[in-house]
Amino acid sequence: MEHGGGALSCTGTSLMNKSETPAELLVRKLERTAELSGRQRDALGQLEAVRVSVDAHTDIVREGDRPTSVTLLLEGFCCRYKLVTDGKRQITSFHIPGDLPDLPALFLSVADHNLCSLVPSQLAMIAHAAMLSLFHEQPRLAHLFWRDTLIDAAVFREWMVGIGRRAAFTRVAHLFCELVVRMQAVGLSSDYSVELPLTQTDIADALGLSTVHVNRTLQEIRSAGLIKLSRGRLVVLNWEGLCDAGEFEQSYLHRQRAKAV
Amino acid sequence: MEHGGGALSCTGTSLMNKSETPAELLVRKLERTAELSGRQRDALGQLEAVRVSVDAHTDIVREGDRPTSVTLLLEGFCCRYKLVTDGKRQITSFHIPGDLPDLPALFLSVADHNLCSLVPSQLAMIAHAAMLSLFHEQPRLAHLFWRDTLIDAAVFREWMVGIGRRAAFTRVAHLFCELVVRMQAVGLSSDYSVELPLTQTDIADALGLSTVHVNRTLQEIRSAGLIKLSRGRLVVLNWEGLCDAGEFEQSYLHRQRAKAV
DNA sequence: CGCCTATTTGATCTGATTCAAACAATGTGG
DNA sequence: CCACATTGTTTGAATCAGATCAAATAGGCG
Repeated sequence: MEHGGGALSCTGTSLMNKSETPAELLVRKLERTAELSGRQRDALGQLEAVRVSVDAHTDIVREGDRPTSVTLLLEGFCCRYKLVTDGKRQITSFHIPGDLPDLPALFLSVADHNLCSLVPSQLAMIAHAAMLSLFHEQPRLAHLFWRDTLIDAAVFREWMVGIGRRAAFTRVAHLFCELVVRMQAVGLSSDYSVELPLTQTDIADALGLSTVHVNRTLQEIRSAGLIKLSRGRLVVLNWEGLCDAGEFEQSYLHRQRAKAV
Repeated sequence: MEHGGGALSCTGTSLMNKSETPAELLVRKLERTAELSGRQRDALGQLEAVRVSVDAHTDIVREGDRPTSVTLLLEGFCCRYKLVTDGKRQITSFHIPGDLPDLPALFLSVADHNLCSLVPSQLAMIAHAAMLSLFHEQPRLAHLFWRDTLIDAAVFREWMVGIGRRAAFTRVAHLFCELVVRMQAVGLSSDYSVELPLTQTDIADALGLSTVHVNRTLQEIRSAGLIKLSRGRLVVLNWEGLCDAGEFEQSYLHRQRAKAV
């Protein structure tokens, strides 16, 4: 599926100033939750990154791979997923610009899941060696990236709760809440409207549902007056209502400031 | 539920030599996946830990808490869980001796889930400050603990796949495989028999099933000749068969040696 | 226009839940 | 040491949320 090239760039507030380097993006990202010293900023600034463009629906990392660099998503939308023997797919996370979806591979050499673009995306590849020497120089930065992977895990836990214990309606609403909050945090939406390049099958595979049931559930959510969703754009009509419906409590996203360490 | 006091200590191979300190346990744990230098061992050896005993079914950390120390499970069995508005529970992980179930709180100040003992357990509490200064002294140790939290996350992903995309029978079999492998790794089972202090309700809440259905599924697994399970003891009668039934591929546990960093 | 992919609708089926009650095991206090 | 309370397991029956199968419709693109 093509979602009208450059889907994410037409939200008005684009994440990246076109002149910004990947390193600058990382600085900006980390500074959302922690103060950086000048030294730390400098060290980040010296990170070398290779820019890569990928088409939509392209595997960036495959299960079994041994990546040698970390992927920073600059622009676009990705997901991680696993396949089950009978061909079923479970999406374990969605990723938006500023995310480092395969940071875990820095310490877990063999990837245990796939990483794939959902729309044409811009990546920055940073060599593992460069990351490790950055951490060597500035151990505190390691802690900030570590924190990032911990938030990742917190999101996994929350998804598990949804898949295991919440009804379809709630699950879908919850997912939308999460994505809106995360996208707002990186400036991909000021109002409650986001570019969301997900097919109903993607949503189904993320929430452990069938496509047909997602379709019906979306109709319910729409007719409850909570959202509009069409052609890759999600508009939340009633934020409070959607949060209630989704039992959405954003504390698990740990958006508050990190402890000073 | 009491499962006959000291359930885990009667497996013959107990994890802890009674004389072993928590720090020594950590050394042993980390050395399963990485080489430690003498300095690193020393630094770990100087960690101060407070031993704590807790009864069965006691919350050790609650959602919303701001723990100031990290819990090392010395003996016993714990789980992390979240509650949903209507009272449903989702268990997100089980923990065995050697695990540090609330290590994430070191960088995520507010706990987003509960940690609770399933049997009477022995804990060692290590102050966050002590962990941080350990990492300051020996940054490489931070990477090893980081790796540990990444494996945690890998397990979450695998559970998500199970809950979202596998049938009940497969899910239960998979859980048993995982627990057996993990317990073997820490010496809590040499054969394919483990002390497993889980009620059917616990299993249900971990797998996103109802207790009744778990009961029926267990009967199926038993009558397929794969396991025996009663009074807190799981005996695998056909390991190959159980792995097949559970579609269990242990790569996600990342038991292979860490990259030298 | 025609192809391909996504969405939608309808009909049917089923794995799993829920409710309710009996049964078994373990622990407790008199 | 037994009676009772508590907690966990098992069984049966009814129901349902969500899956599956199949086919029609709608959008976007070359």
